[in-house]
Amino acid sequence: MRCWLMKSEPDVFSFDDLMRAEGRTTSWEGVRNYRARNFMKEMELGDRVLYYHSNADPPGVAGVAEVARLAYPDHTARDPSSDYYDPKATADKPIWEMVDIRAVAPLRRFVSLDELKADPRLAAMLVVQKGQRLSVMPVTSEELAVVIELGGGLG
DNA sequence: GCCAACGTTGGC
DNA sequence: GCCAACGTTGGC
Repeated sequence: MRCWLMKSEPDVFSFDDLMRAEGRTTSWEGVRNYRARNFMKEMELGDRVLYYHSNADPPGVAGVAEVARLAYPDHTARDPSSDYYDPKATADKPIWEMVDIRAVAPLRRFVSLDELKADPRLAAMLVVQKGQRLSVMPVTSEELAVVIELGGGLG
């Protein structure tokens, strides 16, 4: 069992949106970065995910989710009307994949990026490192536990 | 296979 | 809206 951090712009799809979604579940379409895709392909059912709000004020972790479906082709890559359309994707070679994630619970308190940066136990976390723009990245189980602790536990 | 130009991400 | 840090693209 591994742990991950996944970024979403709350204006597009926030953790609250995930909590309100049918089955508290959504497909994570639109990843168009090979490293991020490869991380999704490594995910296993039940892996814990820190749900991070990017391009937000402030940015930070809003809640915890879990992997609810293993990686499968991202159909939006083959939809010309989609923002995520990629003409190189074909039925044989979909190129891009996605997982489904399901909300577990919100943090009692939102944990801002500033708080993540301030905790020495999280110094190695990729998300606090400058210039790290991956939308899907691994975290250790220890880091996940620290973030939950900073958030006052799960709500 | 190099690398300059360009596009995107995402904090500020 | 700015811009640094990357990733991708495409000419050569």
